[in-house]
Amino acid sequence: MIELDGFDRKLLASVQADASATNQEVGDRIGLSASQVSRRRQRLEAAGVIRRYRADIDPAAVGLDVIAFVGVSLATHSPQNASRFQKLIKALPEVQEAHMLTGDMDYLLKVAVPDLKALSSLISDDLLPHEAVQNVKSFIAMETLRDDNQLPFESP
Amino acid sequence: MIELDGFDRKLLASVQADASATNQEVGDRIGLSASQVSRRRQRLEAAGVIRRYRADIDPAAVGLDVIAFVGVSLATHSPQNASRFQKLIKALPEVQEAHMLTGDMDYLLKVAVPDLKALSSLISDDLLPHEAVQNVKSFIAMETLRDDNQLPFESP
DNA sequence: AGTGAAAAACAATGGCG
DNA sequence: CGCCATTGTTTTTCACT
Repeated sequence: MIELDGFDRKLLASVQADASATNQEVGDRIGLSASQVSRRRQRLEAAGVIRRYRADIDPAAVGLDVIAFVGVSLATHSPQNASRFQKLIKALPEVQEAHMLTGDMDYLLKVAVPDLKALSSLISDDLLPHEAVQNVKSFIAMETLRDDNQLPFESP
Repeated sequence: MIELDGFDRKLLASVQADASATNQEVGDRIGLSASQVSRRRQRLEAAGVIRRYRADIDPAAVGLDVIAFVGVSLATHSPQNASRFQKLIKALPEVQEAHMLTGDMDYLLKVAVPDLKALSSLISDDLLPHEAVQNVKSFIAMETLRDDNQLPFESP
């Protein structure tokens, strides 16, 4: 695990909110020169703290009007079952997030699809037929209040 | 709603996966010249299809070892209640996503915190004391299989 | 660890086919 | 829409604290 000082944390907070800012702008914001921002940024990229840069796209603008969460329970909890299921969800393009959970649901998926028909077909044609899957429960997002996925940075 | 052709879709798929690629590199990938990539990109940004650019940071690298989902039920469903609650979750830095749902849970929050103590304190000190909140149910992510938040782009 | 200035790479426009 | 040339920015490296 890499050591992060106050500048690193401010830098990370800045670029996770807006990666289109130039090193000069970031530097002005956090009190550092552009060259230092560049050097620190490279270090954080190499260390894997910054995993990648992405464009955040409005789902509705590309025809993806349904965001839903799908809770999945597996039939049995054998390692083979789990790995087969994990392979499946890594291959499904509609899946935006997939987490293995504590509690009564085994997995929680966040999916983006054009309409309810597509959600229904994802569940009926892709998830339920899979041997490892016992049952699924879906929750449709009527409204997304936040989806910025911003991590909080402690003050120290 | 803006019209998107095949090039736009390919461009979006490319920059959502990797926004650090130069226009030249994106152009090579999707079969377009750098200048055209630049023009189309500006159009997509202006239209709000590309909402922003962000750095994707590894939560564990900055000490956020617990990712959890918190389902929240509101006490009553008055508009005042809902708006007070929405204000609260927009102000909480630990919240990465917040969705209003169909089904038995009213809201689903995705949160990132340093440890279980912080999760417990978020629930006990911030969520439960709020007048609008009836009860919460939390699910801890033991393992995150995917969190790329990549939207699928249809082939046409 | 930091700055500032020079060199190299890139983005953004405009004109033309 | 490709190609090319131009201009202004931006990143990166280097010399120097």
